[in-house]
Amino acid sequence: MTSIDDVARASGVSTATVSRALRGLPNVSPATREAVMATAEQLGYVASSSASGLATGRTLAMGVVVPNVSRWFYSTVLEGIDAELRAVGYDTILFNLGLKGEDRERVFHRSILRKRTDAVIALCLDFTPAEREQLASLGHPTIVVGGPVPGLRHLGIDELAVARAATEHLIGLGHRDIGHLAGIPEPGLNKRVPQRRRRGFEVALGAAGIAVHPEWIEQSDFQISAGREAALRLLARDPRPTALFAASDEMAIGALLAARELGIDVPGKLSIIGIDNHALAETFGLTTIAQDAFGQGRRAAQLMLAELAGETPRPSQLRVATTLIERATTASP
Amino acid sequence: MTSIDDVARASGVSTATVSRALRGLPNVSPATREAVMATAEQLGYVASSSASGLATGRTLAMGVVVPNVSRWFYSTVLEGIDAELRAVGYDTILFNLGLKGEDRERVFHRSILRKRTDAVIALCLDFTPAEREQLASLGHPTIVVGGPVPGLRHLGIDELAVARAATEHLIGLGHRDIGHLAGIPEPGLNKRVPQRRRRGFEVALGAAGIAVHPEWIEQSDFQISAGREAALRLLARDPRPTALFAASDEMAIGALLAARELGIDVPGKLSIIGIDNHALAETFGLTTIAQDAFGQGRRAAQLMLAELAGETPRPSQLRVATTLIERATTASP
DNA sequence: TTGAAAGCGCTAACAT
DNA sequence: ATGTTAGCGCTTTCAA
Repeated sequence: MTSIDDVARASGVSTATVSRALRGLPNVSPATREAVMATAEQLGYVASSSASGLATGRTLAMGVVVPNVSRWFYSTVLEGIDAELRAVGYDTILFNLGLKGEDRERVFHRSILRKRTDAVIALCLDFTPAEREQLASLGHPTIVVGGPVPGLRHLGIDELAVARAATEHLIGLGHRDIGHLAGIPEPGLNKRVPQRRRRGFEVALGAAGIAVHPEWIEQSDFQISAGREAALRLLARDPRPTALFAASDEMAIGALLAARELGIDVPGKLSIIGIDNHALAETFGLTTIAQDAFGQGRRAAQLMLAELAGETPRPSQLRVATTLIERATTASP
Repeated sequence: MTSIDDVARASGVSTATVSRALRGLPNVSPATREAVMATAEQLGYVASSSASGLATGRTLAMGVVVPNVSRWFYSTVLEGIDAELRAVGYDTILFNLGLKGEDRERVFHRSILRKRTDAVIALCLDFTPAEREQLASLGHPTIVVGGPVPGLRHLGIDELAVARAATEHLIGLGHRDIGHLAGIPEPGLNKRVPQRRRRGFEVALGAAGIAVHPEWIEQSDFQISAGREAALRLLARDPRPTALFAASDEMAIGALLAARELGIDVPGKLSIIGIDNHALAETFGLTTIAQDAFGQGRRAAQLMLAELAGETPRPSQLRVATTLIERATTASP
């Protein structure tokens, strides 16, 4: 493993000069810099991250804590984060908690988050008070993406407003019999997201003077399969609603599948709207309220980077914009 | 930031003893160990990974290079890897290349893979000769999961045999008019996977004395949307096949959607089989050849860990098992 | 069983 | 513009 000394010796300068030259610091003559870079290249030298990390106190790595990596929102945010970090030479260290949360203890119990990362981005998780405190006391920048957590900085959409806008789109179309495919609190995941989306639904109905029919609300997790099953239950009711607001696009797609199976024409007999603009939304012609998950990842990474660069922390609750995308699953009743 | 010295001082022993006690090394009296552990816990001490990395030459981190993290196979393998690593205290450092591969240069050009990880797992990527050489010369254990790469160690299914088995399932059911939704070579991704799956299809037909109809083969990427479009094109032909072998479950699901849109009964008028046992396969009642992506991730991680522990490297091509899962999308013509 | 001390490879003052 | 040198926090001989 070639070290900085090898490069210094080979190019006839001191290690300090090599260090300066390679990192693009000032006070190195162009000729020297070029020579050093050439020998470094030739020797295949790369600085040891352990050594420079020890010397500088910086690891050039960001911890990203995710509940899992197979759902659209999480994987997309993760890609946004990684893209941003990669561009500035930062590494992404993944902490995949797993939905069951067996490893949470290991991750949080003052273990790995510490000393290996310069900052931490957490996705849409539910934290115990102890975990929250540990995150806060980490001493380095932290942000949560996707679901507000009291006491921690946060970046995400306005869950309640988005749910309300989706419901109002349906109401605007003339629907008054509206059902809701609600999210269910999942262990380890932020419970506020399903709660607020449901609340937004209820608020929209209330504001329009429409009564909430509890029998037209079904709960499931945010995925296609569960959404389909919930919709199957809901649509079996008589009477059934003329429109459905699903708490996520995946659930909406599940509802679409259920409607097809039951021979219910969409949007003829049933309108469906979701939230996300999932990768499959376009394929299914789904009307939805789009949120930019990739952009949220980038944005969160940028914020952390800026803080690490010495910028003073910005306001603690950042709201990102959403847009209604009308496609083919909503129409007047 | 509490250091080992703080712990040593607080517990009245030397740093060496603290180090030994905390890492579970022998030659520490039970009483001392307990005392050290208690003060460490109380002080919230965690060893700096930079410092121990520098001292030992081990980073306790594994590099995982993925083309992206939003497709089922990749995200699932990644979760398997992370689960295994987490259990032994290793960290996962993610290198998300992005399909467009803009960042490949940065990752590979003797940069970050080096000195930050003890081993590297790469997923199903296509490497340039230069990249391959860099991986091989990294000096630490390396393995590729998901698509064989000449000159690198590999773990995965037997692509050709699996495709053949899927096709033979269709033939066994009595089909002779069989089409294929083939994968397309995607930039940066291993081209052998779509190629071999197509070859397996052709071999199976050949062995059964059935002619290949080129007009019944359509190409697309491995995803649902593209699979649906390819199936739409293919099923528009007259005559059309009575069965379809899709190179992936996502494509098969796309075909299922296409068939529904065209009013073609599955499996009455059209049988469909895929490969993977994707999370959605069950929801769609899809017959498929299952591969255990999570298990492959675990396995790959285990192999790397074993080698790091000094075990001699195992044979270089590891095949993992697959199983046919008959569900509701295949039947006799 | 425990401690002293020499590094691991790099960075950052401080000199020159 | 370049060199010298003292750490960064830990592990690991080697002694005791």
